[in-house]
Amino acid sequence: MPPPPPEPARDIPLHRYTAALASEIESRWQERWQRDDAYRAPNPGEHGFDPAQPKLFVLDMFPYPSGAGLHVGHPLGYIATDIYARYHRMCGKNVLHAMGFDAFGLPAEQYAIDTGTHPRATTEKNIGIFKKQLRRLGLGHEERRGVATTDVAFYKWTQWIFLQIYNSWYDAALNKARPIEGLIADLDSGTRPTGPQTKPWPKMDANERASHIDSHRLAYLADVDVNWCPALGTVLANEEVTTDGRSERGNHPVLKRPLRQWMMRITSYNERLLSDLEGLDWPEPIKMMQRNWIGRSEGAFVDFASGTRKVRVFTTRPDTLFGATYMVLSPEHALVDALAADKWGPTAPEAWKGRFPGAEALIAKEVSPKEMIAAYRAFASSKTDQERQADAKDKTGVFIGAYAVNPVNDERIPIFIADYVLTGYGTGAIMAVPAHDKRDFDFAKQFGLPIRDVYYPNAVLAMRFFCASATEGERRGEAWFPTLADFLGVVTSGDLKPNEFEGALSGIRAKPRNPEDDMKAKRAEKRHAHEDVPGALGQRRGTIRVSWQETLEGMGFDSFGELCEWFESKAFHAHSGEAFTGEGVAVNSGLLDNLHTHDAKQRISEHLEHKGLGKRAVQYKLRDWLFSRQRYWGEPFPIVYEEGDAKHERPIALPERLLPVTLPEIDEYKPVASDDPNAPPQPPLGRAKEWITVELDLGDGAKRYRRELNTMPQWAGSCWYYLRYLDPRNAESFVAPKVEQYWMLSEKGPADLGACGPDKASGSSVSEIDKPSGPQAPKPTFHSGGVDLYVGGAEHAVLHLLYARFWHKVLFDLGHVSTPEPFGRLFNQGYIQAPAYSDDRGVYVEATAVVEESPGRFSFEGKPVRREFGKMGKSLKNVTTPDDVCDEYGADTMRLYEMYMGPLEQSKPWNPRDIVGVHRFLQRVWRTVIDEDTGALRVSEEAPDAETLRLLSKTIESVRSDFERLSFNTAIAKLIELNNHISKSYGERPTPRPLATAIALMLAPIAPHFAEELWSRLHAGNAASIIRQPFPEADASALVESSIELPVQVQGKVRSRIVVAAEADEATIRAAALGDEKVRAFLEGKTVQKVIVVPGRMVNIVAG
RNA sequence: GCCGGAGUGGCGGAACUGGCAGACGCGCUGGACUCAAAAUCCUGUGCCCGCAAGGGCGUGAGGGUUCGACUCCCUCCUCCGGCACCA
Repeated sequence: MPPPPPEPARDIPLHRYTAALASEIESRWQERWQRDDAYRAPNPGEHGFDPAQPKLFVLDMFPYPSGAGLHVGHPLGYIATDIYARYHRMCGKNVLHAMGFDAFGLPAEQYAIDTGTHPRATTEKNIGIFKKQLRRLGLGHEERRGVATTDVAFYKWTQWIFLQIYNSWYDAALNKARPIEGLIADLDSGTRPTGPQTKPWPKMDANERASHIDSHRLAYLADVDVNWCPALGTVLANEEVTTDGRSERGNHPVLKRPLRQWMMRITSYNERLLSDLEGLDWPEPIKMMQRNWIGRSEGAFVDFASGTRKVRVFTTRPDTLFGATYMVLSPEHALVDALAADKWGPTAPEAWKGRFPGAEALIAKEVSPKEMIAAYRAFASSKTDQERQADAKDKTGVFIGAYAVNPVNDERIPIFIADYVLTGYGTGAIMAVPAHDKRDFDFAKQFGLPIRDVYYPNAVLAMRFFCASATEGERRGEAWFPTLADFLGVVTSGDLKPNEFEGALSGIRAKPRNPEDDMKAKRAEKRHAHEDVPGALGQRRGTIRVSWQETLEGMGFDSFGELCEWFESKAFHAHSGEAFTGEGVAVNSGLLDNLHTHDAKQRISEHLEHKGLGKRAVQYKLRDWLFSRQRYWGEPFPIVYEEGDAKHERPIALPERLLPVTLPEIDEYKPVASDDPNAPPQPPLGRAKEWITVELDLGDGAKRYRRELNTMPQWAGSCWYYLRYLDPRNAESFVAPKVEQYWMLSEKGPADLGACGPDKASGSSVSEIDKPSGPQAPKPTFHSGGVDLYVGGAEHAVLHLLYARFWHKVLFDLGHVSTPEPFGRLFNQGYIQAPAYSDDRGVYVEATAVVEESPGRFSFEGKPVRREFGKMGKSLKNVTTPDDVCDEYGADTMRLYEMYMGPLEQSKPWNPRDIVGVHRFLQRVWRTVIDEDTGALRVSEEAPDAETLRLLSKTIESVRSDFERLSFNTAIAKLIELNNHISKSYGERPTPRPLATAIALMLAPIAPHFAEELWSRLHAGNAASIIRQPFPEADASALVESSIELPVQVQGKVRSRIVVAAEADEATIRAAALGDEKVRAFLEGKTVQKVIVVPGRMVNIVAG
């Protein structure tokens, strides 16, 4: 960024609102606000707390304090929440708005590895830079609540929450988490049996009991496949692995490896995480992403017998069971070895024996099924996830020499293993229905397996009926369509849409008989594409785009009769080209025949359950959460192990009194890397020799224990930081219940939540405190309480927001918080994009040094460069920092510009050229109030004229509603309009005081320093801060107009305008419209058929 | 492939529930001030025809519903985001 241009001071009026003046005003007020603790929001019990005052909790997604500092993209959301918070403060609310730091994490640790600087030093330095930058923007955060996740006093409570989770289990009967003591009590008293597969509780020894308990905990150790990077010596999150299966840092190979890791049983909550989304005021796309991530699907388990064993499959389409022609297990399925035959039977086709690279050679060597299985497993596990995805169409697998019996028709079907069946989902086994599943279809084609239709599209069935009963005349004549449509009506219970039929017909489209026909069909399609469709369907069900004749031609038939002949000749195959996965009518399915998909599902489920062959089931994609990392810069686990036998070790939770477990100092931060990929991980904490063992008395005498050496992932702190804002200094608990209830519970529904005004702001939130908690609490209508407004980027749509919801629900179940959801209203701000320029080698060049030669042509150091738009960042060399903008225009202009760029939720390009617009606006407002030459006030005590007052009231109304909706760009536009009107109306004359004060007040949330300065000057320096002045109210009486102008349309086009009395009745308006000269000219020679009068809106005259 | 979101002047965008398309800003045009420039102020600015009055066309494309469609419905195209063999 070039230095700001020197102010050409000599010709500019002395008291103009310039960057220099802005800077002076801004630092002066920032100091003053800090001195006065201007944003203090008292907690219950604190000085100044008023129980009658409504509360508002506004939250930003707190940042990771990176070394690069802020760029202009970061504060977008912060400015928005600041405006919202300031506005509501002016509406008399007790507003909590704070900013903390998500300060654990990899960059500081990586920097430590490279330089030896302690991550805490780096982190604290960066936090200092961030705080300074944020303060410079005038963000009204309450300082005392701004916590960092790395503060020992903070992560003590992160560890405490971990213990709460660890010491809990999920009681499926009550559908909530309970303390683990409850489980032990149930087992002791015998009210809860251990389960059919397990030893009874009284017969277990101490070890067995402990592991039985451990297997119920919400935090548990398990052997799981993780992304393990031997070179870095750590497991990596999926986001830290590149698309080609290497580490993002260092580009080292990453492999899947089973390791004993901490897990969180988030899957216990899948149903609640899913259904509680309904009550949240969140953007629909985010809800959708969470739904997809949780991935609920309804279906059934079905048991297939194979020899003496049963293989259970999961399917969402039990209604296609009659079409199952083979079965597939995942390569790792537990039953594969037991089921596999010693040799392939004589009837096993060669093609089944193995299809994967290297299989042919093995077949030639006549290896046994078991050898082939081993080879296939080796092949499958060597594939990265990316390769699997790339090969999705090319299916591989091996026939294991065994058969299973389809329980509904006793058919013998072959069993395969294939890696397109995943171990971790469902039962890791499927019944394959190639006719109605794309993947099964691909597999069947490649292995030469039978494909049996058990569903036909509705149209096909209609065709069957038709072919069976239509007369020769109907086939050949014009009347074919109505008859077919009637059949369709029967088949589809009458609600088939025309387009569905069109689609259905194209679904059975025959392969063109020869290329020439295909061309003919295409030409026909083009020729007729825009013609309206005559005929029965057009009249009966609306109009469709392509005529039936064309549909026929498109399928390669000249007439309907020809289609019938073809259909009857059995050349037709529903799956000629692909699997039919849509809904339709069952065929070839015995008891399901002629049922529609929905009914068939119902019927088969009842049948299976009745016969004991299967049962309805629900599956989820959501997996338990891998919760440990081999890193230094994270929260240590409050967990120790007994010294000694490492194989059977069980974790021991530290009691609360031993918290916090502080991070030890170590001399080197690097994890211990290893060339042996099978070596156990050596987390950096292992270097703290003094720390890794500890002598403790946990109730059975002093003993030495080994500490857990893993640390928690970065998500841990962000799962609950918002709760610590409420009560940041509390040493007794993570948040005092009274305080938590005050800030998190909302008595009001969603409609009232954002509302602000004297009539709506009454009523107390504290009366709510006695509300019962627990899952039995009254069902939320829409708003489930929690944070009133949470603003952040959509990149956290699933991970952070899902993890935080999970922790919150656990805390809720255990009675530590009073709302089932943490964030009642969520808003996603867009990204700020910026042009980035690359030269002919594709290397990015410094964007600030690029010049625009001519529109659309850019050059850097004389050479042409290419422009694109991307997320602002170091790598694209297109960063602008807020400090640059503050230097050049001031923080208020910066705030105003970011809000004026466009809708908050939209991504938009950073365009510095536009900043002058809002800067000029502030200059004009300044001139409305202050004389640029003398610096004196230029306001008068005279009353504003009626028209200006009306505009003022209108502006107040819309600005208020715009603020509520976070529509700041339009709010600013209204304010510009108002100011333009004032300067036009009053010109050189001084501005009436009410207008000046109103505009200052309305600007206060957006441009706080600027508004405070005007406010102060308007009151000769004797005013209390504008921060808590009441926001202007619209004057209803000023809004009344005596006459209004209405547009008059003829045939829907505006032709004239009429002025009528505001309260004019319809007849008067009608007469005025018809009498209008211009209207009469347009009605010349026509008769008026209809006059539509929309009172207060417009008039439309229909004439013909 | 599946699921979302979005396409409006030269540019960013407005029109909130089907009722005056283009608010507001940038840019550009012309003018005032100035020796001149900058800054500031005023004027105009969707496209086409027209000296003008006026007219025609216009919200990604095509159709539909309606007295009336940026807004609702259908088909298609383009861009962005998410998921990706989840049975």
